[in-house]
Amino acid sequence: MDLSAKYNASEVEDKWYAYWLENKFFHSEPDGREPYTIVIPPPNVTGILHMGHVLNNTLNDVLIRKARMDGKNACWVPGTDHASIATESKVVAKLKGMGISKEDITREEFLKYAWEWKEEHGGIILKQLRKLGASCDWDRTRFTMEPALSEAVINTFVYFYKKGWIYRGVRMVNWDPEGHTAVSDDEVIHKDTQSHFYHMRYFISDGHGNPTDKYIVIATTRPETIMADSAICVNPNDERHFWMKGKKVLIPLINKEIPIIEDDYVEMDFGTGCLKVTPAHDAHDYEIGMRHNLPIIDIIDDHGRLNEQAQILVGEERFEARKKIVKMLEEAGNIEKIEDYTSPVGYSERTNAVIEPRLSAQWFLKMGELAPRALASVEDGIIKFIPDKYRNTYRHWMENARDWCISRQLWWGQRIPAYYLPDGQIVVENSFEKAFKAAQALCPDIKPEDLKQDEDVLDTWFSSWLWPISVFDPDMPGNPGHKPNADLAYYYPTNDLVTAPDIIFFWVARMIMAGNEFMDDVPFHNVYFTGIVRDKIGRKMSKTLGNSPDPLELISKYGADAVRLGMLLCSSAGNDILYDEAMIEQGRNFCAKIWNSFRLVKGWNVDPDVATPAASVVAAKWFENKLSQTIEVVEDHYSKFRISDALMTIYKLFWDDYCSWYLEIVKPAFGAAVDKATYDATLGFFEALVKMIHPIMPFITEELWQNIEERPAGATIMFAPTPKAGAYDEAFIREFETARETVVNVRSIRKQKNISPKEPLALKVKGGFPMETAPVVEKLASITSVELTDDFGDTGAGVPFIIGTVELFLPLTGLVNVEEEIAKVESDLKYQRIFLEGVRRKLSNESFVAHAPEKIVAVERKKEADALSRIESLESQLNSLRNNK
RNA sequence: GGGAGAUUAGCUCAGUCGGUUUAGAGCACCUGCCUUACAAGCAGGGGGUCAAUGGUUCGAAUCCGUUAUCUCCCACCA
Repeated sequence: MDLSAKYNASEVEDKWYAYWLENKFFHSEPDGREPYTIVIPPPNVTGILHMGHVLNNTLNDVLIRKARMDGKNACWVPGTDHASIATESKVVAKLKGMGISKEDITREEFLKYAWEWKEEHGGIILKQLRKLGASCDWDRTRFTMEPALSEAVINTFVYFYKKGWIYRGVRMVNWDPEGHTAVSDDEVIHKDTQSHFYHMRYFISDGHGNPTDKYIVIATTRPETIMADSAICVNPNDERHFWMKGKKVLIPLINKEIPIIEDDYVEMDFGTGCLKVTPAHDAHDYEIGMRHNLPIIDIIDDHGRLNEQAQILVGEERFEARKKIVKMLEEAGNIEKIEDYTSPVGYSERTNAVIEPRLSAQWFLKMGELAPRALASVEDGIIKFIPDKYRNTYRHWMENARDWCISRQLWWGQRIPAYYLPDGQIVVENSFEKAFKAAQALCPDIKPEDLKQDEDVLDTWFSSWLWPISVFDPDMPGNPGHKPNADLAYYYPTNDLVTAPDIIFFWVARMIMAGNEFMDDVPFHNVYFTGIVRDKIGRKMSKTLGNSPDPLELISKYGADAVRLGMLLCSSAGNDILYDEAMIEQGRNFCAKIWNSFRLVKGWNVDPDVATPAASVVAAKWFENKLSQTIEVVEDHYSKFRISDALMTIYKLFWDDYCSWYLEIVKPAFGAAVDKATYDATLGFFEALVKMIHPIMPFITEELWQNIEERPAGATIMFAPTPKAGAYDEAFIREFETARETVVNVRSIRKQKNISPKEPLALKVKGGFPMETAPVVEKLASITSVELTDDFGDTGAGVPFIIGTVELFLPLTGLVNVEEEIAKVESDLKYQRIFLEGVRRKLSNESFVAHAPEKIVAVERKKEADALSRIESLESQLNSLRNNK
């Protein structure tokens, strides 16, 4: 087969991906092998691929391909997440574009549009993942809102409800007035926001609802909420406010009388020391309200507008109302002053709307038993976090976990299976039929139309927390009548999870809870946290900044293998990645290097009559040892999830050891043929290397593997076993290292002295030089002969040098300035003497000799001996040079 | 405010149990080469008081204290 001079990535990638799919190489079924399982962190169903996905899925694919080659039954389950809020807001926006408002259509109509949208855009991201080379078992593709998985979610709700862990409660929630839903604490982002601190006068009432001339000053950032005030609160120890004890004040503008109360919560030195208590619109105020039995006056509606309760400015949007009420207060003489003020304000992660703390009826799942058990799974080491530092974060959160608000005021999602009887009683069942039956038991003459299902849907995480279970067996264990499932039994628990640290609580922690609860076992054993992909100067990637490259464009420009390698190059676990296109160029360059090296080897003429050159024998022996040694290192890196280290180790083995050294040694002269033994060894090494690279760069490696020799139909590198480390001779590897340094030294001397790399030179070496490697030095350094001698004697002009403790001499009569060499040797000598002094100082320190382990002292003694021998040798070289002046 | 982590070469990062002559890598940089696999390359080279400071120790990039700077998480002061 002809190999093009340049590697054509896109052609090769399409060809092999189609081949892999056609042969169902990604598909897994339970069998006798050990399973290795990963479930994909499901991307939003309508999302498109970004660099974060590339990083995450490349890592997943490396792990799964490695496991496959290690002989495990590898199964990577793909799928998508319905992402309630994100998807619903996209659909709402689309409808808006069509002139349709969500309020004007029914739930059923809306869902019809939403499903249409999902069909149209859903799964694009999964198609994109194929371009990246992801070896997902596509036959197992799941969607969190597909009927079976929705059923799992509903059953889970019923399960926990009947267990008594789900309850309905009125709570202060984070209301998103734009998304018209409550969002969890974790979905609120606090940002410092420039606003004003309004100092308002509240006049003391005379007891009959009329203002006196005395007043107190209250500072607030939210004057539009004064109508919802239930009290004014001061610190009981604040002397400034003793005079107003038991008095009442009037709310400005509406003249409503409210009491002055005392509570420790109020800080004396903040603001004016007086707090307006607005239980309906502030979480702390709510708690104060509960303590003091204050009425709750809710004046803001779902859309963030003032309602009738406000009495004034009814229907105004909250920020508009703020502007207007300030004006009204000013006119009424209630404003003392207005200060600029920067304070943290909560924003919705999804819609970026300012969060409105609001009381509302929500469904909650108790964390009381789930959280401690999930904490123990990690603390006891059953689940490992990589890097380990996230354990601290996790512990802190789990120890303070609050009950999980699982209801969302949306339509896109699993509708809560709670049904309300006209009298307010609630039945929870997984179908209307069952619910109606249950309702009849409570109220015998109820009609079907009187039973109303809860309008809310469940939090998306309430479905994704089941993911590692439900993708295998949507009929959740724990359900009455659940039957054992072969897939679940085989694949669960999964092995590793690769995800971003920002969803450690949303998703990771909750999957652990669900796993423990339903499977009595953790969902995975290792969690590898990636960093966030940022741009070159450390900014988060964002659409508005325009600093987020399109992965598909990069793939078409550089090839998927290059993109994969580029992303992995500087991604140690948990560290953010500063993305730079240069990394991907490096990936492309590596592809080219691999490609060209193969072209070289494949281009050789093999002659069975040619004897194996001595240098090639040494090279093959060395590389075989080096390969085994490196495989061991790589395996160790993988076992510790040090993927970028494993990658770099393989990269250097290929580029430096194989290409720059091994191939250069065995390369026949132009036009000459290569011997059979060397050719076979070279190709064998190449095959091992390509297999090592495959998990990282699947496409080019398949292409080359298929070209190494004729492969049977249906063969693939994907199932070729990972090369195993054999025994290796470390001493020989070190000896070869000496030869390598010798070559570098000779080349360096040539360069310094301006001697052509091809000018033949002789080399003298003393005892300790590994003569076995001499042919290598001769070939790579253009040395005519390596001569072993006890004494360089009167060698004439030349350059002496030392490698470790081996002395070498490169005679350069007539080619070198002896004076310069003398100066150089003198400076070396000086350095060695200072070094020796240092070592001796250490050794003459009795404390050191007494305390340090014998091994360390021995090392110091060897240093001393080596330095002495080097000094001796330098001195003799110096003499020799001086004699030849 | 509470907590966690970090600070090593121009950049991104390794550095395991405190000890192996002068602390490593990749990229970038400098010099010379278009040498029949590869200029997306080859060969050679330069570059770091390991944030500062004090301590423990025979010995500290590594352990402890303090300071500075940065990042993340949690809570948010009306």
